[in-house]
Amino acid sequence: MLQELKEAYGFIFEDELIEEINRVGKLQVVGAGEKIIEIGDYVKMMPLLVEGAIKIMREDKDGDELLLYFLERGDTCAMTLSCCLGQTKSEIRAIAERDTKLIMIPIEKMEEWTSKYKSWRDFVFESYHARLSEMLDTIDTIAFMNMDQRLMKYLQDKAKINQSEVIAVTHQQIAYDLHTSRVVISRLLKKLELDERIKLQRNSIEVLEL
Amino acid sequence: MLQELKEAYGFIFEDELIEEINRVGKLQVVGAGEKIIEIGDYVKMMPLLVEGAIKIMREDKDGDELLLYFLERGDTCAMTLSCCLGQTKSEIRAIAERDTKLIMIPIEKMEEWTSKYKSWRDFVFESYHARLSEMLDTIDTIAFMNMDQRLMKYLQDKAKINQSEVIAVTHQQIAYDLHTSRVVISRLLKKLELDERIKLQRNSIEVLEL
DNA sequence: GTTTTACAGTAACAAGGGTTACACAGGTTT
DNA sequence: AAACCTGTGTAACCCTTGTTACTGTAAAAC
Repeated sequence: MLQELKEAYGFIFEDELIEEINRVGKLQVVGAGEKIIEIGDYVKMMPLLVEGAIKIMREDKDGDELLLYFLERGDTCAMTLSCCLGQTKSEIRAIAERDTKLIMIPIEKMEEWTSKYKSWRDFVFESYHARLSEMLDTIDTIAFMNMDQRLMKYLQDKAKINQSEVIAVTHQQIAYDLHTSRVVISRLLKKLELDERIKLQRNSIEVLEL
Repeated sequence: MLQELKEAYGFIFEDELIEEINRVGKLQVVGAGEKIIEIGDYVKMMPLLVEGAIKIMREDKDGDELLLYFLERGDTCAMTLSCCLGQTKSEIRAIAERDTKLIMIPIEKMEEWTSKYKSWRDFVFESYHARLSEMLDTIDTIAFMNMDQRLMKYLQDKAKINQSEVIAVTHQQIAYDLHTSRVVISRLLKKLELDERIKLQRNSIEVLEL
């Protein structure tokens, strides 16, 4: 675990903090597609992402869903962070986008490290900053872009996070992530294929434009 | 200034911190409608809102605008906070919704107080938490609600923040805030009036349902 | 091999909301 | 009073997106 920790966080945290994380953190391995946090959960551990990728989803009372953003190695979930500190329920759902390794930190350490390590404070603030930026980006996307642009952006983001220009996904899954219907997605995908920006296969899409 | 500070923040910060804020902070009075922060500004001071209300707007490259949320007494702008720490440009615009008093804190104090005062740390984290929640709320609104629902929510929020069920606003201004066109707003307002949920006058709207 | 099931393509139609154009009403300026 | 400006009401039209329905097809289950 120590090795992975150093790779993902070594250039941020001082050795002393890395060792402390190594001591108190619990490694958790999650398979692609598995749920990590559900809406309404009380969060008692703070996750540090050391490998893989996670997608963060929003859902309202009627069950309508929307993808908010992806997290990568070196990221943490600011929402969770927020929940830990505020002792409130999670407002989002986290799902492993691919096989993922997390280090879970008990929240008691949060307060301790925040006063003890400047690098930890900076990391927490930086995380909040990054997440606010992602949220702004999400808002821009749904407020200012049409569905065809959103779809293309989605495919590109997903290709990037999975480090492959071929992404394994059905039209229905895309529809859930973008909060629209399967028919709409199929229609727009076909148009993107005609424009030679993607190639369609059953259960997968090749993104030609990254 | 000390009196106002205590009223707005006395129950959060210890006396020592209040006094320090009083010493280093600069009081700034802003009239309704005046701009406080513009997109692209480098932010060198962090504002604490002691009186009034501020609206936070997002704008993309094409000049399309969208209201994100309002801030009230006791709030601070987490975006600004974020900018201060990251030394990046502002991604939002802040405009006084009504006459407003701010106390501006030089950013050097941020780092100092963060390690020195637990109440300050908690305040900063709590601010981030509150702003993330507002952003989620904004996303819910634009992703899951129709324009008529968004409009009614807007009118209610605006009535609340201005502490009056009669709000002074033109249809065009509403259209800018909700990122739609004046005609659409006029159409929907008329429908809301027929449903007896609001009353329309020239340059103002009375909200009957709060 | 046949039957199911999940996925994808497509047409036809409905609804929401954006656009253009024009009329009119209240104030303000001259 | 006449001219002007700003804000509002409304019709007609169009585009994007959502909905329903039906077809075909690949893969999996039987």
